[in-house]
Amino acid sequence: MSIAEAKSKEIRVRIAPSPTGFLHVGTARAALFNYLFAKHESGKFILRIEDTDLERSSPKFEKDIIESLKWLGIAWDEGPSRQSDRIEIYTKYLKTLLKENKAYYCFCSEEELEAVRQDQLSRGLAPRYNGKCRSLTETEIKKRLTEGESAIIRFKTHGEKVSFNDLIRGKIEFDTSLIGDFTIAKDLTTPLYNFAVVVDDFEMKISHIIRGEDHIPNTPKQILIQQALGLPQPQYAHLPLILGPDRSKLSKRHAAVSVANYREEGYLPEALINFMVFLGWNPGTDQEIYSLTALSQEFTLEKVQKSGAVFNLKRLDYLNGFYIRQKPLDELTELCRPYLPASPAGGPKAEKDFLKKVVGLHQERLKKLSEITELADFFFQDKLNYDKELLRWKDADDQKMAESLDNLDNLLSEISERNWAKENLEKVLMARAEKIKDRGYLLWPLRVALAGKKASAGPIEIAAILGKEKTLTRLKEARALIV
RNA sequence: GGCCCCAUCGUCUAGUGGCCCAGGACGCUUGGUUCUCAACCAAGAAACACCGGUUCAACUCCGGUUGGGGCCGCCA
Repeated sequence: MSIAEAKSKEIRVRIAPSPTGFLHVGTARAALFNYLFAKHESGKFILRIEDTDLERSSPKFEKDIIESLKWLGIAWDEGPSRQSDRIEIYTKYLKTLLKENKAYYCFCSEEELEAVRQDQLSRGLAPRYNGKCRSLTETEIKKRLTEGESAIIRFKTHGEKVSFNDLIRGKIEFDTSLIGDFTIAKDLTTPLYNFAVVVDDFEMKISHIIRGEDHIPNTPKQILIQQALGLPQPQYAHLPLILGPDRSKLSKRHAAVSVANYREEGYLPEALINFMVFLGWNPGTDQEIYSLTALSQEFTLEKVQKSGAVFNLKRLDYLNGFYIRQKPLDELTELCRPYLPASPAGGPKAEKDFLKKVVGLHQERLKKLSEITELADFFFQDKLNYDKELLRWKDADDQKMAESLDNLDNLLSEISERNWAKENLEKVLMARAEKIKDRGYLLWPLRVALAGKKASAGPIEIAAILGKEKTLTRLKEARALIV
C-alpha cells in the first residue's frame, strides 16, 4: 500500500452542529458516537460549525457548543472551523456546477413556490419544484440577474435512482424524480446546508458520516451533488433518534434538551456520557458502567441499534447518583459548592472542612448536585421553621415529647465541646435509646429538632457537624414549641 | 398524503435457527436493615405486535398486515 492509499484510508469523522441553539443532547450523542468511532479506529474527529444561516446563528451558541463538548470530555482533533469563513470555497464549486449546467438560477418567488407546494400536497403528491426556470436561456438569466431580480440556485436532478449502503441499516434507495430540483444556495456567496456539507466533507476528507436518522432523506441529495462534482462518496451511518416519552423526536416540550441544562442541574459529565452512549448502543455484555476510554475500546457501529431510544430521565438520575457516590469527597465538595450558601466566618480552610462534612453526609442521598441545596439547607439557617406536630413520634403525647427533649438536652449538655464527636454522641445517645426499646422516641424528635424536616440524614451525624452550641439551641427551640 | 426508516418486559437492551416456557439494567412491588429519607441486600410482577411462509426446529430468515417514527424549507 502506498502512502497516498494509506492516507486516503484514514478514518476521519466530524460533528457539524449549527450554532442556532444550545448544544442539544441529540447532537452531543452524535458527537460522542463520532468521537468513539474515531478513537476506536485511530482516526480523527473534527468539529465544524455550520453557520451558513447567518440570521439564526449566534456566537453565544457557538461558545456553548464548544464549552459543552469540552465539559463532556469529547475532544476534537481538528477545528473548530466555521462555514462562514469558507465562503470562497463554496462559491468556487457553485460556479462549476452553474457553468456545467448542473445547477441553474431560479427566479420563482417564495409565494409562487408555496402555492405550488400546497397544490401538490393537497393532491397527495410529493411536493417538489415544478421546473419552471429549469431551461431559461443564458441571455435571459443574465438579463434578469443584472436587473436585480432575486434568484436562487437549484440543482438539476434527472429522475435517476440513488442508493447507498448505510453502515447501520444496509441498502437504502431513493427515487430522485420524487425529489425534484432542490435548492443549493441562495446566491453565489450564500450556500445552503445540503451543498455546504458536501463541499466541506470532501474538503475535510471525511471518510464516514455518522449522524442522526433525520438526515436520511438528505443523503440522496448530497450524493447527487457529490456525483455532479465528481467527488468520492463517504460512508454513511445513520443513528437512531433520541425520543421523548411519546416516542416522537425528543424536543423541548418533553424535557430539557440542552447539555447546558443538565450541567446546571448538577449532572456529572460521566453520567451523561454513560447514559447517552447506551441510547442506541450497547456492548453486548452485562457491563453497564463505562469510562470514555473504556468506551472507545468497545465501540463499534455494528452494535448500534436501528430503532429510536426513549430518553429515560430516571435512568440518568440513577447513573448520576451512582457517579456521585463514587466521587472522592474532596472533589464532590467543590462540585457542590455552587449549590450551597457561602458559610459564615472562619476562613477558607474551616469553610472547606465544614462543607466537606455537610456534603459527605448527603453524598449517598444525592441524585444531582443541585439537590444539596434543599437537603442541607438546615445547616445554613439560623432558625428552623417546622410544625410542632412533626416532632411527635408515633402516639407520643406532649408530655412524652417534652420528656424526650429534656432528656436529650440533659444528656448532650454533659458532653464537653472536646468530646463532641459522632462516636461519643452515639455512645451516649444510643445507650439511652436502647433503654426505651423504641429508639424513635428519642431519635425522631432529635432529628426533627435539628433538621426541621421529616426526611433527613441521621440526627447524630447532624449533631456532630452542627456542634454543641447549635445543637442545644435547636433542642431548646423545639422544647419551646411544646407548652 | 408521498417517500424513507423501524418493531423483545413501562424504558434502555441481550439474543445472529436449537443453549430462551427469553437474560441484564432502570423503574415498579414486597421483604430485610432502620428514628425518617437515601444507600445497601433479597425476592417478585413484567416482553418476542399480528398473519402467512421457509425449516426437523424461528424471537432469530422471507413476505405481508398493523403499529410507531423521520423527512417533505430560499433551517440545519
